[in-house]
Amino acid sequence: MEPLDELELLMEKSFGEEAALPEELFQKKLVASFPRIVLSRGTDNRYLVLAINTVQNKEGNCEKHLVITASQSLENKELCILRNDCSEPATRQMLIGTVLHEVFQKAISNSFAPEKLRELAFQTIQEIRHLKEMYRLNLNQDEIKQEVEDYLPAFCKWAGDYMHKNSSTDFPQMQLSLPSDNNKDNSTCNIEVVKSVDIEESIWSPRFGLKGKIDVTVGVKIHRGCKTKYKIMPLELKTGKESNSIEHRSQVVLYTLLSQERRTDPEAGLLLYLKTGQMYPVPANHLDRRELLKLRNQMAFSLFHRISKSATRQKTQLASLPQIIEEEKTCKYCSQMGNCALYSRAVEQQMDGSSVPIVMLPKIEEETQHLKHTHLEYFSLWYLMLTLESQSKDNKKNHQNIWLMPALEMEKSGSCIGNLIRMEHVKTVCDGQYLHNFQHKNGAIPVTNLMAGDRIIVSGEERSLFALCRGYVKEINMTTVTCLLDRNLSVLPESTLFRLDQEEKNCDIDTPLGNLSKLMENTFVSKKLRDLIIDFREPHFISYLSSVLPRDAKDTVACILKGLNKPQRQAMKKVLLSKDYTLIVGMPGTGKTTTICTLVRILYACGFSVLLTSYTHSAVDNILLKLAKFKIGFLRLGQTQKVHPAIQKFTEQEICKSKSIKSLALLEELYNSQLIVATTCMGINHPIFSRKIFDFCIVDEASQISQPICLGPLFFSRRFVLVGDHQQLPPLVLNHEARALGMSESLFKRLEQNKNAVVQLTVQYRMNSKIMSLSNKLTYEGKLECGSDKVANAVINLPHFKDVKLELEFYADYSGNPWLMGVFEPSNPVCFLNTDKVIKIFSSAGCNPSDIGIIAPYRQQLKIINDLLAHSSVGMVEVNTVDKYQGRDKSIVLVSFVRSNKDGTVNFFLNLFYIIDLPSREHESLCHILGDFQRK
DNA sequence: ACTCTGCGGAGAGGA
Repeated sequence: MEPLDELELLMEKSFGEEAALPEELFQKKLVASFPRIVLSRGTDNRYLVLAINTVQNKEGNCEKHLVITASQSLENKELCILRNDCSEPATRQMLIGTVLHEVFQKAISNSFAPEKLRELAFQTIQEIRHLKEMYRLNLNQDEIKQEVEDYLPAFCKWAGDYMHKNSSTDFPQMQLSLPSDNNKDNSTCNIEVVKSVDIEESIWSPRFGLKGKIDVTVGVKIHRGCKTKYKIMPLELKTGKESNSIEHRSQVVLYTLLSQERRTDPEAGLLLYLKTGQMYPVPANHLDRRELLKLRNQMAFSLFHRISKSATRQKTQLASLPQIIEEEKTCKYCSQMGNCALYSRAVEQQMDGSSVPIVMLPKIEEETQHLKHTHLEYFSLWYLMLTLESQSKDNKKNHQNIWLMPALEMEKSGSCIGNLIRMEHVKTVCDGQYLHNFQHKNGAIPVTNLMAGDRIIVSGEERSLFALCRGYVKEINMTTVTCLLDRNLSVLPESTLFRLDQEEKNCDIDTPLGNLSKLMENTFVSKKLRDLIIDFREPHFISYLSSVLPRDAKDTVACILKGLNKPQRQAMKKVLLSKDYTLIVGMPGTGKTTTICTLVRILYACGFSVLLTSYTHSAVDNILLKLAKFKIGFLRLGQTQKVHPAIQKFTEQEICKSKSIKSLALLEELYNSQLIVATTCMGINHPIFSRKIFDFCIVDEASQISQPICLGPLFFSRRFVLVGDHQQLPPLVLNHEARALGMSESLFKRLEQNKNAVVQLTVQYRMNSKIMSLSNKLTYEGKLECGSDKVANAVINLPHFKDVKLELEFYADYSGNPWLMGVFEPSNPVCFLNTDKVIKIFSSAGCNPSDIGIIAPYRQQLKIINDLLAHSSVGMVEVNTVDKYQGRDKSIVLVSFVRSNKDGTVNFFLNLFYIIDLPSREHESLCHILGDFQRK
């Protein structure tokens, strides 16, 4: 309990309205609901809650503010603040459930002895992924430990009851008749759990259209009279209330269907409640299975028909979700209530002939009353575009092939390798990561597209071993494929033949939809973003730097500013003065990365916390590589696989390993000690973001990110800076209709119409004046300028230029190829030409091969060029697609074009190609150039 | 058709 202080008084306005209901009404309500209730303060305190308000505190966490009173007259109001009320979707019980599952699973293949159980429990709660969840939920490690330990005696009891006994009648009696038994009179039997066959068995069943993971697969003996039946069946663990409910039992029935992919029908499963050690048998009757599959099919049908085409106007629109159920109670506790109401209001209620149960209307209205019409429209438009786009991606997939096509046939497409045998031992990297080596049955591994880092699905060649596990390729050479898999396959016979299939790209619709949903929430942060982004509220700026710059940071900041050019300095100032957002237009070669790095240094010097994000890992790391030189500590989050080697030591994984972090306190210390946190804009599901709020969020490559993705990191900061260049390619959108509806408009572009939020970086250091003039005239309205005379006049340095020139003149090469002369003439920076032999000549003229870059539009073409180079004398020339070059510099860049089809046309994609200067994705500029070129 | 980047996941409980 706290008295109303200044800050809270500020909030009083908002809850004042709710509390302003006539006092008598409250009095009546009070009397009606609690006729003889005594309100009192002190030890036996009993208060009446007059109003509840959810607010966001300074740390960005949710607090519930209750206006309460202990006086019958309701006069003396007090404020009660409920803190650490963590978000519902991830709860304490879920975490405890996960931990207990793991402990039990370890115990069943180890031992249920009390001391062993305690050891396993202790180990498990020290694992970093569980510590991270505890951090997310703001829990106390000791409390969790205690709560886990409270379950252990029941574990022991269960093992004592069901495992290892002398005679079959010592096992507990149960009522279970299997569908195949056919005798209903004797359902009594004794159940013995013989062994654990598998843990977390992962099964995909195309036949039933289901997939799932089975907690424990157990070998069970069913003793009935003198007969004994052996069955391998699913055992489902539950840590919550011992409900033996229809939901729990249905889950087990579904597992009996999954099991049929691997072995004969178990006909039944087991349901074990770990709180008590009580176990229930669940027979899988045909009719139950049939009903469950019917439900599955209904669900699948509506997921498949998320979009409909209206017959009259030929317009695509979102379809209705299955009818809302008319049960307020069920909805009350549903985690999807908000989304459900939002979709109903924004989409379904806008359609002709839509019907919403009348009882649910007030609830839907209440959930969405904070949203304006513009917000609902933004939501439904983006929901439609995202759905269209994800369906386009879905159509490109042909995942059926992986179970319908034999590996030998699939290999032709290059996305599969079959006939593999597991070699030697499996190395356990950590829980859930196992290193496997595979070799081909006949020696060499066939030609394949599979590369290190690719996600894969591992199956046995036999159909019954389909989709055993997943993981990714760690290394691949002529003879061996090394993979990191989520399950240990050494339980299977050595002779098992495996196949690896490239996993279809997971077209992520969840992250953007989640962000979109969050944007519609009734919170302070979301409201602000809605104002700025949807309603185009003008961004505000403060007037004087003195109010943001701490006195003791002034010198440092001034010193850093000295190294910048004019537009860069303006950018720094603008950001510091911003209360909402700033957009930095980074034209090609203007030192975007340096500018961002400097910005971070300044913010750091001022003591601001910064969230640094970008679209790609490489762009994030490019900034961090520069930042590391200035001794600024940072924390790099995200997939370690993709993190730059020099940045690895700053990743959470590495730090946790080197500091051997095994307690929540140490983890909290790590998270709290870092002012700068860096990750991709997709990597925002990290626990740190549910507890921290940053002063600034910087998003690099912002003109390439679609709005709902770019939104993600913005929720975790007070203001944001988008860095990009809308003249470069917009976000990639495959679906034509989605593009036509505006899906390729980035947040950067949308907000750019607020001119006062924009600063342009115009001084460039990459191109000499001739190269620059191309993009300057065609795209940048002459705004670009060279950073110095040195930049303006820079030409390629070829120390052996004269020798090569002589050589060319001497041999027939030159007379046969007169154009070659022009190519390596340093004063000739831009040429269109045939590119045979060029690299060799540049190389022999003294150009370092690593200063040469080759770009080609097609992957296969890159492969061929790479192979040719590998067999030639010139090494270390980098060959890549445009996108991979990511705004880096090379002294010489060769672009290889190709056209190899019968009608000799250049396709749409190739029409968008660019040459000279190589910031990422400047295809559009090329379009201008080529157009211009052809006209001339 | 081709080009592209990000993502652990199915299930942990609740009523």
